[in-house]
Amino acid sequence: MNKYEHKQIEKKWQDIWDEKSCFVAPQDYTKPKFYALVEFPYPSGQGLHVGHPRSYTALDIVARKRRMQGFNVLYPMGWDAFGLPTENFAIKNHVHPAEVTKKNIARFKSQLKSLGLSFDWSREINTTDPSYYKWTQWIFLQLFKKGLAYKKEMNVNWCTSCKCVLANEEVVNGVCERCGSEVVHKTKSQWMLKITEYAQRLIDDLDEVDFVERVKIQQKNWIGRSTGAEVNFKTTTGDILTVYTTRPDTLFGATYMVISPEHPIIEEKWANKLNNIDAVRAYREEAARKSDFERTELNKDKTGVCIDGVRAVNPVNGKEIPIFVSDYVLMGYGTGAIMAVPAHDDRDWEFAKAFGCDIIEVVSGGEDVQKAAFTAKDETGILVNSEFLNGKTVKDAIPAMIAWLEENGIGHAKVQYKLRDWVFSRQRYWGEPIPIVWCDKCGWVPVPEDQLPLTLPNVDSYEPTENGESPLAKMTDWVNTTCPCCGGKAKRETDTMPQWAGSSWYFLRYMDPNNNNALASKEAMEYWGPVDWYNGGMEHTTLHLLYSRFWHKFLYDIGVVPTKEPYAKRTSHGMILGENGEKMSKSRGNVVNPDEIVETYGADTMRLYEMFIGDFEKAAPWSPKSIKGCHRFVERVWNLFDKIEPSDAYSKQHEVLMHKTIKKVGEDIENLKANTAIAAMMSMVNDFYDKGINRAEYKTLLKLICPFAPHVAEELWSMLGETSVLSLEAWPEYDESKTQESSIQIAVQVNGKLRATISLPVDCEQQLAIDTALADEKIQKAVEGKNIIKTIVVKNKIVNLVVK
RNA sequence: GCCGCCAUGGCGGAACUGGUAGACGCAAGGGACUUAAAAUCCCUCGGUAGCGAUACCGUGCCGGUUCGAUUCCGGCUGGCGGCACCA
Repeated sequence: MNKYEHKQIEKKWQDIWDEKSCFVAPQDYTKPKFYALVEFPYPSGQGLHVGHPRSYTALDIVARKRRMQGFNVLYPMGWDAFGLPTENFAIKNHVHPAEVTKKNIARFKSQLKSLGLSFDWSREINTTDPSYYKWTQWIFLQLFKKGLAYKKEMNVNWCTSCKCVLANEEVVNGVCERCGSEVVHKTKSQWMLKITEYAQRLIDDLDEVDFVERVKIQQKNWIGRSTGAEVNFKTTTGDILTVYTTRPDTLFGATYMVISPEHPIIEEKWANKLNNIDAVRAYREEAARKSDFERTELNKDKTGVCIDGVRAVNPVNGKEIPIFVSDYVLMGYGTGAIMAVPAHDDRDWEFAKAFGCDIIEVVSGGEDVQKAAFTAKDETGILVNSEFLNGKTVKDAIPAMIAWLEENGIGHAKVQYKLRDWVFSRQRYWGEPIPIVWCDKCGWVPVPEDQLPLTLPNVDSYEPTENGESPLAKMTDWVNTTCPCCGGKAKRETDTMPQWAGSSWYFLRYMDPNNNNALASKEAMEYWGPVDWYNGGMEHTTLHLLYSRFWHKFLYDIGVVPTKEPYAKRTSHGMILGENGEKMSKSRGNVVNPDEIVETYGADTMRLYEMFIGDFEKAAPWSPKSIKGCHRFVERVWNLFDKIEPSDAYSKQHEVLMHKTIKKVGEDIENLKANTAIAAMMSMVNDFYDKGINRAEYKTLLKLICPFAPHVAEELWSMLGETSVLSLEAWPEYDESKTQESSIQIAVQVNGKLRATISLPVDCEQQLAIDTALADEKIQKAVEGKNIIKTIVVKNKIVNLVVK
């Protein structure tokens, strides 16, 4: 028999699959469907990383199995190709970003093809293709028309190196997520999307989908719902200062108030009433000058200024209390003002200690509140010094106080979210143009839908400007236009959309990728939607995954898509780390190039190793040595070919093994446990080396291996004389009643310690189990001279004798 | 600080709803084949004691529940990820 030559075999079968369009999902809407999705990559200049195939192979295995089970399977791939690295490369090397993108895509595509992934390449999409971003722009216009896209002058995160605005989600520890440079605050007019309007539904509908729990938790935490009350405090000037609190029960303990340095009431109402307005303004300017990074770095020591000239009145007891300005109160959350209860809040306590404010205990049950704040919200605390709340638990006092506030018109229950609206503008070239025009007469006017796509014009230079304008602003020919509304002079919006725009709806486009009249046809969306199984990285939980759920819900509301949620199931893979256990990165020098593995061992070995490396959901270090084990397995399957006996039925000795393994492999694939599925197949092959194998057994083995190592499986299948394409053959069936041997080894314990193993018929009577156990020599020795006071028999598992 | 996850041989990792810990693979050691090496095939492989049958110990640490705990509960220690002055 021939030697195993992976290069020839893999090329051969990839060509055959292509020629026969084996993985093209037909527009046959009568068969049961299965839509498997993996996150489409950003085609970077570095090419594929070994991390990419982990996700792709895992769902490829599921897709291949489902295809063999008769499903109409859609497993598509495309390119999320707008983005900064491409633009920066273009600037540096004086090439058009579209050229760079084209080249990178070609490289990625050939790399993906070399892995034998069963993508339907006829549905390939590219977010930078005008026929694609036409619909990204169209969705934006719908958001605009419904008032969910709006322009706002606001304090934004500005990356000093990218020269670009960042969304809150893109700022990590006060630095730019992408380049690590300092992020400062800047006031700019920005397009915003009202994701906050969907906050509650984004939480509630998580109950309807099958997402791994950590994804749900992380999304809920990010949205950050809290319940409490808004309370109005009167001030000595007669103005009302509204606060939000989650602890209305502690209102009797509010001994001062704090407002954010940027609170508008200072300049609007109090500018000429404060004796120390200069000090307040100086403090505000100092706070504004700090970057996010500095502000969080310095968050240990509380700073602030007491307002001189206005005081507030605690509405529950009429006491006058001071008002402070401090940067520990944020303008972007709640009302930008708080009531401070130092006895029961750590931050207020620290501030009170620094500024000598009163600390009054209103919840008993903790230590001395002069020494530390008592913040427990459970039943341990009982209200004191709080008139009508005295004696109540915190849990009961909260609704009681809210009821009292509502009765007296002082306040009301309120739900707050940490989630903020999505900053949607980017001052860069390589993104979707925002299809809006500014007209001095008509304001912001949408580009008429029949004029979409609004294509990106060619510019001479992609450099962002120092003043923070998009490179498009320099294109006066393009910028100057006429108002679609009144026909007068108008200017185009020059900001572009963020990278997250194109990926927020791409899964819909795969359903019907060439449609020029809609983002996808109704029939296609009704058949294919929702995505049955979506796998991707945890790093996208609060970005892409949340954004795309938001867009989908919006599209559902306007009747474009038929389901509330885009993805029925979401799983998440762990990262592949370098050999040293650290994250793979160029700077650490531990990056593994998948091409080398494919070259040396072949795609089948690569695929097996990516799956065998460990628990799919956990991070795992790359190990070049372990790859050999997977390669040996492939060769052992290959060499087994010479040992095949001619028989068309499973041999008696292997019958249970066959049925058991079919069951195990099938279940493991569905549970993303390809690692143990491979282990089971390795065991099976070991057994065949021991005891021989026949044709029927070999055929089943090849079918089981096919989703994991499809090329070698196809080649061996054809070597058997079969003329069909194995990838389209039927998945093997098993018989539950034949998955167990008729007799079984069970453990016999004495006082919970293993003392012997005995062989018993499956599901045998308890008494027989006990008798057999007692008849065992070792057991007799172990219980000799002792009284058996109890026997525990667990069917097919153990017999435990309790002796004294 | 808050939320979530994790801790098992020399290594990656198995172990169903509490029931024979260490499947499968890597590395290592031994053997066969070979002039030799590679490859392949076979055997051993948690620790201690013993020639051996076997005994005792062993799933980060301390304690609990149970006939029985890697698995459940309480308290620690260490690591990873997310959020972070969110009122």
